[in-house]
Amino acid sequence: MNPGRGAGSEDKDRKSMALDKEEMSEKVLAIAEALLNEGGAENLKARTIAEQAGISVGSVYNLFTDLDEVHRAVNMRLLDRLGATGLAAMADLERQGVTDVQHRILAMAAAYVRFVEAHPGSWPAVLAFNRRRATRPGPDAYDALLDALFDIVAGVLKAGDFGLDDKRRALAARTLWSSVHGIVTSGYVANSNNRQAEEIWHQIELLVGVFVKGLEHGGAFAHAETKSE
Amino acid sequence: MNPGRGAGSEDKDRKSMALDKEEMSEKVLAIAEALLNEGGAENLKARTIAEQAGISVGSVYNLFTDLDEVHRAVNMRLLDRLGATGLAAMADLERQGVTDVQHRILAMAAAYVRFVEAHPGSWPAVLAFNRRRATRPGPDAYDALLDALFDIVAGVLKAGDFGLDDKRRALAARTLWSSVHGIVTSGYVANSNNRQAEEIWHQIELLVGVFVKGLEHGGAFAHAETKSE
DNA sequence: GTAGTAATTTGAACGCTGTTCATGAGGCGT
DNA sequence: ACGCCTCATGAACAGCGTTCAAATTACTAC
Repeated sequence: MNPGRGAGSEDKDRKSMALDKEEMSEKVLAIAEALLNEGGAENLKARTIAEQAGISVGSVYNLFTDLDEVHRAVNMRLLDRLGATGLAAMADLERQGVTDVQHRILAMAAAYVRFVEAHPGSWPAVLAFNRRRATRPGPDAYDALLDALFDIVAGVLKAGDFGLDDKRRALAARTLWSSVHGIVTSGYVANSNNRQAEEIWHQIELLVGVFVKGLEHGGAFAHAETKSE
Repeated sequence: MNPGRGAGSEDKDRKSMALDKEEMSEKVLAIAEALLNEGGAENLKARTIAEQAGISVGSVYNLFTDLDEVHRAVNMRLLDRLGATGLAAMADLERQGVTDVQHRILAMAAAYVRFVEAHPGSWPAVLAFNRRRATRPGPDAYDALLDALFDIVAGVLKAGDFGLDDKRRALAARTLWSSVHGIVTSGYVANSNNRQAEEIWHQIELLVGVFVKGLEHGGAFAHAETKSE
């Protein structure tokens, strides 16, 4: 009734056994991430993975149903690590007693920028993905990871004393983070990376500064009325 | 000395000739745009284009060197049309005597959102593109079209009387537009399109409101000082 | 008209891709 | 020792972008 070689096969430490199924999956994902980083999505080839992992093409399809699933799994790892990086940055500032909202959000954005720069090939692949999923329409683990990022920003905004209820603060967090995201991606689709990093950071500083100032002055509630002042 | 059928071949109106080279190129681009809209970048196949255009595969490669070039040309057309749409929207407001900056920027963003919604398949393809061009590192026609969009926003910002020099106003325009872009794309990578449009618009309203309020209160100059007030 | 010539269209062919599946090898319980 | 079930294997298939020798067409010169 036990599926597979069920009973006495939990000894992995003994000798130099072949890799466990899960270990091999992680190895495949590590290789896939490296391939994506080097050459983008079009560099993720089944045969290359198989060769570098020391297995056959068919075995890759035994571990994952699709190359799409491999790509999605790599993206999940990236998003997960990005969230951890952001949380770590926030914890660092907390430890240093920094409570200023603008400062903390800039640090969060800086963590994001650094992360994107550290994954020049695979991050565009993360963004270009997503489109096709015939599975279910509902939110999945993918969205959960993105929401985790939003929640971190929302937590920072909560410290600032703007007159925001929970719903509106969440909206502001999504808005702010999507904007940072847009700045970073718009900046990196373009030219060389030389002067680009500086431009991106100037834009982020401007955005965050204006955003915080705007929230302080109640700009979040003004819809289309300029003469309210 | 005349290349090809050089001399007497400028009569196109006579009879029902086959399509001119340029006409055929435009037909191919129209087909390509439709294919991209229906199935994204991976739906742009040389054989499909050839079949729908009534020519052979080889002829497609006579008109364009690559499928990449076809894709890039389609993107150019889209960006060009988007710019024209934005300019038209601004002209409409001008004709109505609307000078309010916030109002005009919201109209600009609305034009952008409508345009993206009108091209659900090809717009992600525009964004996911760009990466590979072994040509030259310098800015090309692609960037020129993007800059034209930034210039429109900068023109709107010029009407508002914030204390911004040209350089800083251009930065603000790029920042604002990249943010709108980020909101739109972040919104459309996710779930269904049902409630999504509403969320996107709420975010844009919040962003623009906060941005204008922030500019009015000099948030563009504050770097990390909260107690300036 | 006819021959010659250059341009251009063509589609078969090449190499590559993701994916499948009959085959075979290998560990397990009995 | 035997059967059994599981999993790894890589040849095979369909489809892709791209090329290029050959065929077709369009035009000039006579």
